[in-house]
Amino acid sequence: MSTRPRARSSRDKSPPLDDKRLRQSLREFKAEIFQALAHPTRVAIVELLRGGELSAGEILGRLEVEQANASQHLAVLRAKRIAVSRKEGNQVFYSLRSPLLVDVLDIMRRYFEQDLAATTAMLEGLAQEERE
Amino acid sequence: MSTRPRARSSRDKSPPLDDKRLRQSLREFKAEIFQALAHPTRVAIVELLRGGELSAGEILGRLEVEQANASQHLAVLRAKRIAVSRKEGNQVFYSLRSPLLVDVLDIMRRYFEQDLAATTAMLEGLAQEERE
DNA sequence: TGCGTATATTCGAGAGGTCGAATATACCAA
DNA sequence: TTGGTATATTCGACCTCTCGAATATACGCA
Repeated sequence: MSTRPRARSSRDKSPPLDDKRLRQSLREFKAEIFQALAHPTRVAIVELLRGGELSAGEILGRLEVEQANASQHLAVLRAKRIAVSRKEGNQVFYSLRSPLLVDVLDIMRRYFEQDLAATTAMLEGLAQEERE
Repeated sequence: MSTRPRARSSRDKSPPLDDKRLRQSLREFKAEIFQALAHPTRVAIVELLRGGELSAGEILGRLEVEQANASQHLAVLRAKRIAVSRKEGNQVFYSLRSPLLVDVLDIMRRYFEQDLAATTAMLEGLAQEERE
């Protein structure tokens, strides 16, 4: 029934798939996903896509960035397989590959709201920058 | 009852706290948290802390990195207020400020497991690097 | 006081991310 | 074809991150 990795043949020098390595791969995977989300524009794109598929043009229309820049950010999300693209005629439609990341964003919003101190500090920081 | 922001005084030129700006602040906040988690060592630290408070030394003992490096990563988590520190005598104890981020990590694990294709591709990639 | 242990900070080099400008590619329509 | 629209890629400047080495700080104890 189980598909867990079998013992490796003994000619592999340093066992590549023991528990330790697997946990490390998982951490690297998580870090990569976090990194892919670590930009406000990419967060915005994922939020736009939670409502369903959108064309690159529609996404671009709702972001206040250059076309090339939006395309670069879309490329990052594609590379990490957070979003997938589908071509239709002249256009490219993007959608999220998994609803799980939307859950993550929702948790992040709760996290944001939960920490009133951080929130006010941040907003005051923003207001301050504004004044300078 | 409500504590939602009052209208700003009219001498603020560009209204800093309208809906649009608030949503943007939220996206920036999310991106900052993601960025803070966007390194395998910091993911590892957060995972270590899910079991409860640990001293910097204990954390260092379980990570295979230099002392200075671990301390730098702890500083990142502190700066973004993901972890908080408490001094006791000679030592500094770290703990997570909110259990929500642990939920995020759990979702990420499911996300990882869910995508078998990505997983095997990644592990094969790892195995390949190993052979080279 | 001075020493040892625990932890943090600073520094500089290298790697990697971000941006807009320019350019390339792909598709459709005339 | 030619031209237009939609999207992606490349380039180079700039900025940020990450690391280890060295150093600094803080505390407890003799």
